[in-house]
Amino acid sequence: MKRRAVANPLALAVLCGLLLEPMHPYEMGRRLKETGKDRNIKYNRGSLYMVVEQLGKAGFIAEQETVRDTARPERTVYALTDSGRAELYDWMRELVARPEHEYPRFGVALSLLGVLAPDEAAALLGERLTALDREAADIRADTAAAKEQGVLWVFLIEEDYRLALLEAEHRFVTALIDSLKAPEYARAWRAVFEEGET
Amino acid sequence: MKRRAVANPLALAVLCGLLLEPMHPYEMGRRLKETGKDRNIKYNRGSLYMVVEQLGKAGFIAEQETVRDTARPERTVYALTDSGRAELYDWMRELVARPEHEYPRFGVALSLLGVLAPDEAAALLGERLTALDREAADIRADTAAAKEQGVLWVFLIEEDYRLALLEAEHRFVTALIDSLKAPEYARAWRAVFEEGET
DNA sequence: GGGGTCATGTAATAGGTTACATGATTCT
DNA sequence: AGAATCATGTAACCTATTACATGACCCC
Repeated sequence: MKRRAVANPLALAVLCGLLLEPMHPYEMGRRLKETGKDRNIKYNRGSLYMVVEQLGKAGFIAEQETVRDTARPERTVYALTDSGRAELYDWMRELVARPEHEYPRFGVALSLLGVLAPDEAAALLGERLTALDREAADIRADTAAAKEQGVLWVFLIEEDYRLALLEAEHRFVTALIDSLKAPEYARAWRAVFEEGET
Repeated sequence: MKRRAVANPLALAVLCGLLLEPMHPYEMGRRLKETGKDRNIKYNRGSLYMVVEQLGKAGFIAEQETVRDTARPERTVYALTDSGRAELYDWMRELVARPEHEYPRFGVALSLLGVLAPDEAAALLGERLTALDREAADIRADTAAAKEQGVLWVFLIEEDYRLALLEAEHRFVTALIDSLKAPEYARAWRAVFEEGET
């Protein structure tokens, strides 16, 4: 199966934006930040111009006109092509229906947790718990505020998802701390990692 | 706060590997795959040689000797330096104690879910559920097998973590499907996305 | 003894991030 | 008026991934 011509998620956001109406790159970026989608789609201007160029080459979007507003730099307005629209839907379908293997940072930490002494690991995980709490509180506050403003729930599910993951991680870490504190583990750990050292 | 000289998680795995004993890059890679750590730390040979070079430049590891085994290509054996050991612990501590903002693929999908018609979205999410089940089953089978072989639980927690996330996502998706099926949503969606089109 | 694949690296390319540049607008 | 910030893009630099290369061993 051949890869997508443009793989960066930011490109998907661009296609999605252009579904509504043609616009110039900077405007896409502005909306991304404005609607908070940049919390779930990594955004930076450099990459944006890059993917716009790539999308152009792939024929998914096309320059529509070049406006010179006097004053501002010349802005090129892009529009979605038919094949771009097709790509958008195809990509979305894949993203929704098929989980992809990912590499969360915490998974890395856990893979190598063995190198830390049990009590230190437990303490650090304690710190993580409070950080997780803070994050969750932030998300709850943000979405509550947005709901008050009348934003539809569909436009907030990403944050609900984040919350669900956060809560799951919280439970997991809590349990893990307990396991680490079991004295048999401390003994086993010392046996493995401090063989000749003490 | 200045970034780490080498940021790729693969580098952390290298430092960790060299903590046990000096070795040459290919060997590090072999062990990574062998111990299954490559499920949580993205591995490919090109990147490996890259990070080894970077780690060398940063002074975290040093060439120890160059063995010519006749036959095989010349292999360079690396060893951890003191500053490398320090970096390893510092990095691990940060990784464990501080959650980082991440961009899971499914979050992207959810951010843009609105573009899909409600019933199609629900159907696709149904597909995802079965995929999630399959993944979870695989992980359970793998860890059960490993435990039988006598692997310590600490070396399997990454997979437990994955499972926890997978289960949380499963619950989330299940609930989401229900919400999408509510007829008010279908009506609202059509109002927004098909204004003049029908 | 020719066709895989193991072991080991290097080099070419593509992708993404940071830094730089510049005119307009707004704040104090 | 000078400082900060917005609006907009380009270019330089790093990082990561793919492709290429090569000699051994292993299998029928």
